[in-house]
Amino acid sequence: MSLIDRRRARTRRALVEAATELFERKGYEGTTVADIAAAAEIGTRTFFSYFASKEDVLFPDADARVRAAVEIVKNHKAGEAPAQLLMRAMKYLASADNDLPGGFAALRLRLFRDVPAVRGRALQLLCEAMLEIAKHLAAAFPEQLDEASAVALSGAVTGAVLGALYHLLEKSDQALDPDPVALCDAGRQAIQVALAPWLRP
Amino acid sequence: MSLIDRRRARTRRALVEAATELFERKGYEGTTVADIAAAAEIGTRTFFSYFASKEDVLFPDADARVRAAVEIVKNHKAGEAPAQLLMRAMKYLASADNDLPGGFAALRLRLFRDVPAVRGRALQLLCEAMLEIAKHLAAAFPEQLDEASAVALSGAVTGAVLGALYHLLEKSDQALDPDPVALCDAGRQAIQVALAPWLRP
DNA sequence: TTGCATCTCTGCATTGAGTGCACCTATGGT
DNA sequence: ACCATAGGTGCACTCAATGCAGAGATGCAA
Repeated sequence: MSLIDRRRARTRRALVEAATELFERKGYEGTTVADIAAAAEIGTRTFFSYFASKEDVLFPDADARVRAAVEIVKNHKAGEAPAQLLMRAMKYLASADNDLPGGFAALRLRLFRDVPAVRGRALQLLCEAMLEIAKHLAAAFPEQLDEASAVALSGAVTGAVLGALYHLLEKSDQALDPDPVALCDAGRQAIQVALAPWLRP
Repeated sequence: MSLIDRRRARTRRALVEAATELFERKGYEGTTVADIAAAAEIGTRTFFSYFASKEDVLFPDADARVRAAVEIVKNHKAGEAPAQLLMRAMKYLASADNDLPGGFAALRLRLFRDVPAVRGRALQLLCEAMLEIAKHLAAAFPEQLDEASAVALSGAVTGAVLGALYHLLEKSDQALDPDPVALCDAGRQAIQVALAPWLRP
């Protein structure tokens, strides 16, 4: 089990790295799944036993991230307001880029901006994450929040962050060569800006 | 021009109606673009000169709706608060189901819930609408809102509505036969629920 | 009416994502 | 050593989507 699992994890990482390199070099549309599989030295068919779609290779950490954010909600400090807790979870959700190849987050942002398919998948995952967090948020504050309010609140916070992110991406549209570091920092900063109004009460 | 335009509009409507009927009867995945085109009596290739993708046939009114919402923002009454104006625009955006075959909105909601591709496209369009509205909102309140705040605010309102919608869809998940009318009414009601907190200040 | 230009419709070929199936191989347990 | 199971792989297939080029209709001018 352990041996086989480690092998699978290694192949998975190889796929992500190969995809990163290829997307960087030949663009998203210019790279086929067959290319990625070949670069990672597996059969084309096997790619789809690691990732359900071509887009998903850009979100290899989605599950882990959501689980970590949920943990933050579950282990909330007593007396912390829902909105503040939500902000901490969202902040983690948007900034935890561990275990990923260098420049991966920046590449992903650029592809989010430029490739409709990537944007669609990202928004879908974001919504799922939002719902999952909302569910646990409602459980964490049974007195203050019913489920409907929790989802609406999570949606509002998520939407605000997303709006700020879009705004930053639009601005950097003019820079033909988007600086990876600046783009990532801006993403994190967007959270601060968007959530500021929520921290007052 | 007028003659040719009317012909195109008629074909377009025929496509939407054919797609509605086929999706209803054979499901989304069970219907091919060729089926839709054949039912509307045009060549398969021609379908893509009317809609850029299979999903887009489910959002034939997207442009008009966004334009109408933008008009609402542009013609805002003096003294109306940004959040209230935004609510009016969102309300219109989510409830204007004119010129569509009966049951179309309910079908769309069901497919949004069940088909990932439809969900992805819908979220994408929603984001675009949100950005467009935000741009004009910032223009309408140059004193109170800079562009970043406008986008964050629009994102928050949009997210809240979306969250409420998701919650309602989840609840109706248990009902195996979702009542179209109830589903649509619930969608409109969701807006009221989600936006209630924004109306107090 | 005739001719010319433009635009739409259409079929054909092609690419590439994604799936179902069947076979093979290797790993792990007995 | 043997067997059962699970992952890897090739093959064939479906379907969305695009590029291209030809056919046909339409509008305009002479």
